[in-house]
Amino acid sequence: MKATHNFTKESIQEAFWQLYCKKDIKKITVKEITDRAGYNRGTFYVYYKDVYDVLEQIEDSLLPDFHNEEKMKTLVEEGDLEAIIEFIVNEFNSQSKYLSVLLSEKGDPKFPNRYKEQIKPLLKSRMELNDEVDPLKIDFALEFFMSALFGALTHWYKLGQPISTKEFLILLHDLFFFNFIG
Amino acid sequence: MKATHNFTKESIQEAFWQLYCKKDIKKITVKEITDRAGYNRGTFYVYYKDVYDVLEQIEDSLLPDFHNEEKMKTLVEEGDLEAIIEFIVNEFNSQSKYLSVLLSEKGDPKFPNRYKEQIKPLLKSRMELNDEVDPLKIDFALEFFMSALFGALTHWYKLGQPISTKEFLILLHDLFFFNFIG
DNA sequence: ATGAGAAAGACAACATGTTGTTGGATGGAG
DNA sequence: CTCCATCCAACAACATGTTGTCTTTCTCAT
Repeated sequence: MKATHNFTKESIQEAFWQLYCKKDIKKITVKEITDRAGYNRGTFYVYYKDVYDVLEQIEDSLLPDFHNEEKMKTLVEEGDLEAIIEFIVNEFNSQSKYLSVLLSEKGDPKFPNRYKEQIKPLLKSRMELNDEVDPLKIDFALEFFMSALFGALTHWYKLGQPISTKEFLILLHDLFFFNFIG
Repeated sequence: MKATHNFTKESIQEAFWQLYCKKDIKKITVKEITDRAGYNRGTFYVYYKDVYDVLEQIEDSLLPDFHNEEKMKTLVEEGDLEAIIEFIVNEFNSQSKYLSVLLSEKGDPKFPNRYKEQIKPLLKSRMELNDEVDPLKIDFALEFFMSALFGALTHWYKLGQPISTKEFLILLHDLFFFNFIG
């Protein structure tokens, strides 16, 4: 047919996503995807390496691109932890079409880790400024708190966001600055 | 040949594990496994559903079985958070053959989550005793701190345990009870 | 004890499905 | 007209999951 490069690729991506919402990625075949998208199976390989590559490229597009995101840059430099967390939560909310699935039970547990790794170096450079602390401990602290943040964030999505963003941010504040367990 | 039930199954599991240590599970075939184990490909299906089933069964055997573990039960009832954490860390250390791979970069990101989910209900029942707190908040707090714990634990393994268990436990204590970031 | 029948272990062979790659057809932009 | 990107049909190679069969081991009634 006619169809520009991007249109075909996007059709394939959309067909993949429909399937991914319904079934385990391990059981999704190239044929299934292209049948649904209305293209020949061979066409798939023009745009993607394999089935997993589609998911990876979707995830890539969801990861924050800090080189272009001025907001995040200045946030990190000025350095208000609360504000940084709020920014991340808002980033998530703006992409909930994909994230509500990716973060669900049957989603991709690698994704939150990838996101985390993207953010860690930024926060790290900030923490290393007011130094005196063992760099190894900084790494552990970063991992500790980022895991906590993304754990809560993922949990929030898993439950279908039973509280508002504002309430969730307050909850996060309580968790970061006051120890419930004791 | 002869060979008892368990011997064959264990051979297949061992062959799988050798491959899993070296390559992505997506690229491991049944034939590869049984060639290495010295059995017919069909024999694989007597014991396992597919390649992923082998990993799942290995992971199952690594998860704590609290019905049989008296220690953990009493720990949770008596309820010293430090002691509980120490117990979990020791459980991990006693299975490092598998965990050092499962928790590595190329391991299975689902595994820490499964472990977490196994432990959460125990801690939850304990937290619900001294009540007054919103049950939803308890869930989030649990998820928050368990994610933090497993994040740090995983990080420790990823770095090849650059500090001793004792040092690591002290570090965890600092992280749980004193906020580094501020 | 022992021999018949049941169960378990392993395998070869098969039909079917999936993959990744070629080489060629089509059609629109320049 | 002729590139060039896009798309497809066909193929070889490989993977999957199932079946039927053969041999060995178990068991239990006599």
